[in-house]
Amino acid sequence: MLTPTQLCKCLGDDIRLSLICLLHGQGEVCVCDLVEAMQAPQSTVSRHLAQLRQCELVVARRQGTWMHYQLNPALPEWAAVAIQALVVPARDSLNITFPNAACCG
Amino acid sequence: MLTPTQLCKCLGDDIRLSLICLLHGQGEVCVCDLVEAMQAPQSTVSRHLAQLRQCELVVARRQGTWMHYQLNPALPEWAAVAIQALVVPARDSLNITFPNAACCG
DNA sequence: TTCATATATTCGGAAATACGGATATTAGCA
DNA sequence: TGCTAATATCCGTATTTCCGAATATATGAA
Repeated sequence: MLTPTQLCKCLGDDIRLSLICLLHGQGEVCVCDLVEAMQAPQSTVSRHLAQLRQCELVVARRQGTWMHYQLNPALPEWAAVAIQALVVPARDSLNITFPNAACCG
Repeated sequence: MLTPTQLCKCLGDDIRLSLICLLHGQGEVCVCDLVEAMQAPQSTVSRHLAQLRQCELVVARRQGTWMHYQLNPALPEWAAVAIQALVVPARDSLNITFPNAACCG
C-alpha cells in the first residue's frame, strides 16, 4: 500500500511529476502523447510510467497497441489532496504544456 | 525558491519526513530531542536537518548551545497544504512517537 | 584560557537511482 | 505466417544520495 514516503519519492523527480501534471484532470492520455510532451526518449518515459504504476499513482488500459494512462481514480484521499496541492505550482515550475494533438486519435 | 519537485525530494526520505512529522504542530523542538526520537546517529539527523533548512522547510534558532527547529511558518500555501495532507498518514506508517522529555528544559 | 556540551560539517565508501540505446513483447494488419 | 507500430524491459554506465565515524565549530562555564 502506498506510503507518504513512497508518494514523495515518486513525485520527487521532474519527469515523473511532469507526467502526473499531464495526467491530472485530463482523463486518459496515450503514451505517445506523453513522450511527445516530455521530449524525452521513449524508454525513459516508459520507465517512469512503470514506476508510477508500481506505486499505483496511475493505471493503464490497453487499447490495441496503445496504452492509455490516467491518474488512479482510487487514490487514498490524502494522496489525492497532496497531488492536487502540488500540481498547480508544478505546472509553472516545470513549464508543462500539453501537446495539441492526439497521436492515436 | 521552493519547487514542488524539491519539496517532494525532501519529503521522500523516511528520516526527513519523520522530522517534519515531529515538528508539525509542535512549535520549536530542540535537536537533542529530535535525535532521541529518531534513534539515529546525531550526524545523520543533523545532516537531514540541514537539508530541510536548505529547502526552507524548517527554520532554526540558536539559544546558547542548543538549536531549536520549527516548521518554516512562512511556507508557500501549496507546500503547507501538501505537508498537512502527508503528516497524518506518515505518523502512522513511520510510527512516530514524540519523546516524553525535553533534553534542554 | 581551558574544558565540556551541543551541533554542524567533512569525507570516503556503499547503495540507490537515472539514463538511453538495444532488444523484447504485444497487437493489428496484409 | 511475416511485417510494422507502440510500448516495455534489459543492461552497462553515470550520477546522486545516503551513511556514520571522525573532526570542526560554537557557546557557556570554571
